[in-house]
Amino acid sequence: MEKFRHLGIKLTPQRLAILHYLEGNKDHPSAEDIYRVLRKRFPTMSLATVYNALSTLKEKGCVLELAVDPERKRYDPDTRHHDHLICKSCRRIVDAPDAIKIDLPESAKQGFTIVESHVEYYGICFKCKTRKDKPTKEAVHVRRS
Amino acid sequence: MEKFRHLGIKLTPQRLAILHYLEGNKDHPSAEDIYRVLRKRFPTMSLATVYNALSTLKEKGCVLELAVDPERKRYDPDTRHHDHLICKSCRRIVDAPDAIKIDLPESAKQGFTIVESHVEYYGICFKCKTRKDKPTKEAVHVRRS
DNA sequence: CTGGCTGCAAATCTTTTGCATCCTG
DNA sequence: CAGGATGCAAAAGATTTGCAGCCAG
Repeated sequence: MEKFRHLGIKLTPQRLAILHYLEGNKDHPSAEDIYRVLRKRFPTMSLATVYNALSTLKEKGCVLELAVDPERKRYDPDTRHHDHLICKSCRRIVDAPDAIKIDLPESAKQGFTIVESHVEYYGICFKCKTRKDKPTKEAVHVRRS
Repeated sequence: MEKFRHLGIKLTPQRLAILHYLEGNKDHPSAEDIYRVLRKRFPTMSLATVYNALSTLKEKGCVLELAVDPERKRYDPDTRHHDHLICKSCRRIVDAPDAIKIDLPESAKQGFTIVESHVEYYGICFKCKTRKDKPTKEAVHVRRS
């Protein structure tokens, strides 16, 4: 709690809950993911508050908004520079260490001043490899009624 | 036209228009972008058709769906492996050549079998640098009425 | 105390889907 | 001629916004 005192924003119970949930979280959750979990403990919390809080926390530099999942925004509490491994089958996203400092030859920069870079490694995760009958993302949505 | 014959899909005027619009296009347009342009020439074309066609073309490997803009899907007709430069100010996305073959040390792969990788270089483009009063993305939406 | 939050509902935006009709192969 | 594609409208998701009341600083 102390460590957030300097942010210059009000530390409401909802925001603290979100910060605590994200702290050390390696799942790159979406707003909905966070909401689903926190609602159990804060039954009155609204999804809009989660979105608003994440937006503020992003502005304050407390979380990163990842453009890694085309379907929804994902949030990452680890604001240090690092890369990501993305499973093409189950869409799981795990952290990867910062690879070699890659830089583009000047001729390829086309006038850009590059500030940072991010590498996405696409592949198949261990779990999906061992399941021969590729359950994948689709399986998640299959609901036997 | 001949070169699409092998796709195993019906080549309707709408699909051909999309394919031709994308051919050599370096703007990484969204479905809406494509729709806005093509509607002029095909006033009856519907946005749903653009989405459906893009989805089919993606499955056939004719276009890539980029997860580079958190707000919307972007499409890239260049299916060869390449990276992207993204302007943090105006959100422009331009192609970057495939940098060094980056691979992760085995220990960092966490059981993943990596199939491909994609580098996003974030920075400020030439246009945004020269405009000192950073017009940026916002400026696009400013409409003098 | 007071302005910045919250919760709720409604609005907005992006993308998908159902269905009748159409037209490519 | 038949099945896949289109157009339209409506649905489904994701995210934002307006507003009245609340509470952290």
